[in-house]
Amino acid sequence: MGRGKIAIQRIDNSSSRQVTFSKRRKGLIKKAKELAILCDAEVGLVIFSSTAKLYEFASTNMNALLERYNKSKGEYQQQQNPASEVKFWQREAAILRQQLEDLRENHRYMMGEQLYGLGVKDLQYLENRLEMSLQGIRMQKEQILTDEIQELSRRGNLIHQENVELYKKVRSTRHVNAESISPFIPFGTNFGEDLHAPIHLQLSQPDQQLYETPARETD
Amino acid sequence: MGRGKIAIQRIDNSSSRQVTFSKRRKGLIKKAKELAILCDAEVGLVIFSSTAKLYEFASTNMNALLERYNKSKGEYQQQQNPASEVKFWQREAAILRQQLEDLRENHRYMMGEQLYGLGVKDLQYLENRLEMSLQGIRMQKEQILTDEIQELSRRGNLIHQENVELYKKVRSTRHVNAESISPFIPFGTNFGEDLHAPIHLQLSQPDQQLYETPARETD
DNA sequence: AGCTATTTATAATT
DNA sequence: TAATTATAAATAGCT
Repeated sequence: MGRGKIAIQRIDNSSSRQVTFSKRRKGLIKKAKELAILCDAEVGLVIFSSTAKLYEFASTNMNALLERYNKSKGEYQQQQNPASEVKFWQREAAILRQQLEDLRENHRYMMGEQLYGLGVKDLQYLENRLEMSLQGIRMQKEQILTDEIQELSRRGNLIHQENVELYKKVRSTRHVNAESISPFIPFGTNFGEDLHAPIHLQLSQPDQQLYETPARETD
Repeated sequence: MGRGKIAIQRIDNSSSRQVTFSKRRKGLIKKAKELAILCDAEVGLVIFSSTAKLYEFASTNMNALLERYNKSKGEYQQQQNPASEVKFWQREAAILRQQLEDLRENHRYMMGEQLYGLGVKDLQYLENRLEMSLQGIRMQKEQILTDEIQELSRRGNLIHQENVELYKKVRSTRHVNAESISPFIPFGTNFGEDLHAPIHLQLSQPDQQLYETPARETD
C-alpha cells in the first residue's frame, strides 16, 4: 500500500527503516486501538525499536493486562515477592478508582446532574448525544412493540383460520339443515392485514364465539 | 477500507463484532509481524477478546519481551510483606473492577448502545430518564445563555448611562448655544428592560455616536 | 467462509 | 522532517 510494493524483509537503508518504523508504528497502534474499541477487546502492544526505545499501547492498563496475560498463561510469575505485588495491586486499585471516578462524572453529566461546571458548548454536545441516544432507544422500543404486534396478529390469524375450519366442519356435520344460519363468519377476520395503522387489539374472542353458537345445535 | 465507512465505536451487533474481531485481529497481527521484520523491532501483542479468549503475537519470545518491558519500566523491587495485604488489595481491585463494569454497562444503555437485551419497560424507563436529563441540560443551557444576555444588558446599560453623563457634560460645556440639538438620546436606551423577549443585541455603538456628534463643536 | 467496492495505510517522492 | 500522492492493502457489507 504505497507507491510500490515492497517485500517483507528487513529494510537495509537505515533512515528509510526509521521512517517506515515511525509510520507503521503509528498505524499499528491506531489499529490496535480500533480493534479494542470496535470489538470490545483488551489489547496490549509493546514495541522496542531497533535502537531499544520502548513504545507501548494498552487499551486499558498495561499492568492489569500483563497480569491477566500471566494468569491466562498460568506461567511465568514475575512478581512473587509480596511487597511489589502489594504495590502493583495498590496501583491497580488507584487506576480503577480513577477510571470509576471519571466514568461517574461522565455519567452524572449524562443524567443531567451536576452541570454547573459545563459551558454552553459542552451542554450542547451533551444535548445532542442524549437526543441521539433517545432516538436509538425509541427505535428499539418501537421495534419490539411492532414485533410483538406482528406476533399477536400472526397468532390471531392462526386462531381465526382454525375457527373457520372448525366452523366448516360443524356446518358439514349439520348437513345444511333448514335453520337459516346466515354464513357465519367469526369476528376478527382481518388480523394482521393493516399493521402500522392505529391498531386496536380487540381480540374478539373468536374461540368463544365459535363454541357458543353451534353448541346449541350439536346438542 | 470496506464497503462503507464505519465509526470507531463498539459494534453493537455481537456477531458482526465477532466477525470484525477475527478479521482485524488477523490484520493487526500481520502488521505487527511486518513491523518487526521491516524495522528490526521487537514487537509483542496481547489481545483478549470480549469473551476473554487470549490471542498473542511476539516477534521473538513473549516472556523475554515482557521481562524486557518490565525492566524498561523499572518495575522491579524485592521486599517482604504479609500476603494478606496482597489479598486485601486484590479484593479491592476486584470490587472496583466490578463497579466499573456495572457502570460501563449502564453507561452504554444511556448512550443508546447495546439495547438488545432490554425489554419495553426498561427502554421506557431509559427514555424517561434521558428526557429528564435533557430537560435539565436544556434548562442549564438556557440559564447560562440568559445570564450571559443579562450581563451583556447590564454592561450595555452601564455604557449607555456613561454616555448620557458624557453627553450632559458636553452639552453643559457648550452653555446651551442656539444650535437646535433636540434632546439627544443615544440608541440603546432600553437595555435589559425586556429580557426574555426575542433579543436582538444591536449594541448600537453608543460611544461612537456620542463622540462623533459633539466632536465638531469642541474643536 | 469468500467476494468486491471502498476506505485506509503507506512507499515513493517532493 | 514534514507533506503529498499514487498505489497496495485492509476490510465492511454482502452472499
